[in-house]
Amino acid sequence: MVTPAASHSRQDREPDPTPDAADLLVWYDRHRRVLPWRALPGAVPDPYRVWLSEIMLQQTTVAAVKPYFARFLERFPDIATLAAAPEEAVMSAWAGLGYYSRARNLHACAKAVVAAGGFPETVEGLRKLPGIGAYTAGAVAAIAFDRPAAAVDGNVERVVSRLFAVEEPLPGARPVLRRFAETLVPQERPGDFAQAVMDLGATLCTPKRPACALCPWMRPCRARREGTQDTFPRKLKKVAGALRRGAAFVVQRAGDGAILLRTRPASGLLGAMAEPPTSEWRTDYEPAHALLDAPLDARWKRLGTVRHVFTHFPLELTVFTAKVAADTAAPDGMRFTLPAAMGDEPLPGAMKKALALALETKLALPAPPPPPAPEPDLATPPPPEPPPRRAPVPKVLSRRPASAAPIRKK
DNA sequence: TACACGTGGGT
DNA sequence: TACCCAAGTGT
Repeated sequence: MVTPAASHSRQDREPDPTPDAADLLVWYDRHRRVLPWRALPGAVPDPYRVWLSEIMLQQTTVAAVKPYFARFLERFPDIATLAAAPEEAVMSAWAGLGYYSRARNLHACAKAVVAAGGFPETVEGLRKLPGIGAYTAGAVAAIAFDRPAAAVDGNVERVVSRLFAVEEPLPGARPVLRRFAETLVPQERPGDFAQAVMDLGATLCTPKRPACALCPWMRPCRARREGTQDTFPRKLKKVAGALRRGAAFVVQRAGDGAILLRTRPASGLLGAMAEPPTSEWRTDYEPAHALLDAPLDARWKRLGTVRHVFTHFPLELTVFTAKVAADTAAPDGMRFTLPAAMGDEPLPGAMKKALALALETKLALPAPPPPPAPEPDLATPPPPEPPPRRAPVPKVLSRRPASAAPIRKK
C-alpha cells in the first residue's frame, strides 16, 4: 500500500462514517419492493418460495422470473410435489428461462431436501446442496431463516465497490467485496438487510446513473464523495466468442403434422433440452454441405437462417425442412411429437426460432413462455399445404412469429 | 482462475 | 447494431 494512514492527517470535513445497517433498514421499510416471493412485513417466509425464487433469479431479471415463478408454484405447490415430479416436467416448466442446469439442480436439490426432511438452516448446510453456491446459501439462510449471513450478488458487489471505492476489477475483487459486505451485516434483521442491499442496488445504486441523492448511504459512500460512483465496480473487459454455424432439420410428418425431435445430452450446452435434429455447430461449418448431416432422406428445402446469441458465442443455424410420409419411423434416439404436445417439450429459445421459421406458424410452442403471450395462442397444427413441387426461393418472413427474430442476412 | 452456461430488455 | 446487464454455479 502506498498510502499510510498519515496521509489523512488534515481534517476531513466529512469524517467518512461507517455505513450503518440501521439507516438502510429505515429506507427499506419505506421503499421495499413488493415481490411475489417476498413475505409480507412481519410474516414468516416460506423457505421453498425463497429458495425457488433465488434459483430463478440467478443471472435473471425480476421481470423475467415473475411469470415463471407463478407458474412453477401452480404446478409444484410445495417441495414434495417438485421432488416427486418427472424430470421432464421440471425442464418443461423451466423452458425459456435459460441456464438449464439450474432446473436440473433444482430438481436434485428438491429430492435431497425432501429426503433430509427439510432445508438446512445454515450457510454451511445449504452450501452443500446442488445449485446452491455462496450467494444463494447466504440469501436463503438470511431471508428464510433470518441468519446473519451475507448474500453477495451483483447488486451487493456494486454497492460495496462504491461504498469503499474498491479499485480492484471484477471478477478478481469478489473475495475482497465479500469481506467488506460481511462487515456490514447486522445481528438485527439480517434477512431484511440482505433484501435491502439488493433493493438498493436494483433501484438506486444502479449500474448507470445511480440516484445518489436518494440513497440512505450517500454519506458514508466513498465513491460518491469522490464523484466517481459511475466508474464502479471496475471490470475487466470480456472477449466475444467466435460465430458458430450449423444446420437444423425440421421434419414434419404427413397426416398428423408431428415434428421430429430429440433430447440433447443431459449435461453441457442446453443439457436435457429438446431440439429438432441439428448438425454439429462449428466455426468452420459449411452450410453448402449441410444435407450430409440430415437425419433422414427426404426432399429438403432450405428456408433461411436463424441467429441466436449465447453468453459466450453467437450461433447461426441454417434451417431445412422436409415433409415425410405418415408411416415414417423416427431415427434412433428421436421421436415424433404431435403439434398438441409441442407445448410440453422443453424447447430452448434458439430451437423455437428454428421451428418457427420452418413452420411459419406460431404453433403454441412450449407453453412455457407464458409471460409474453398476452393474446390467445392458438395451437394451429400446421396445415398440410400442397407439396412444394419445386423448392421455392428461401424467403424472408414478412411477419415475425412471436419468438422468432427477423431472419435476415445482411 | 477461467470458462461454460440462456435469455430478454435497456441504451 | 452492439453491448451491457440481471438475486451465480459448477468444473
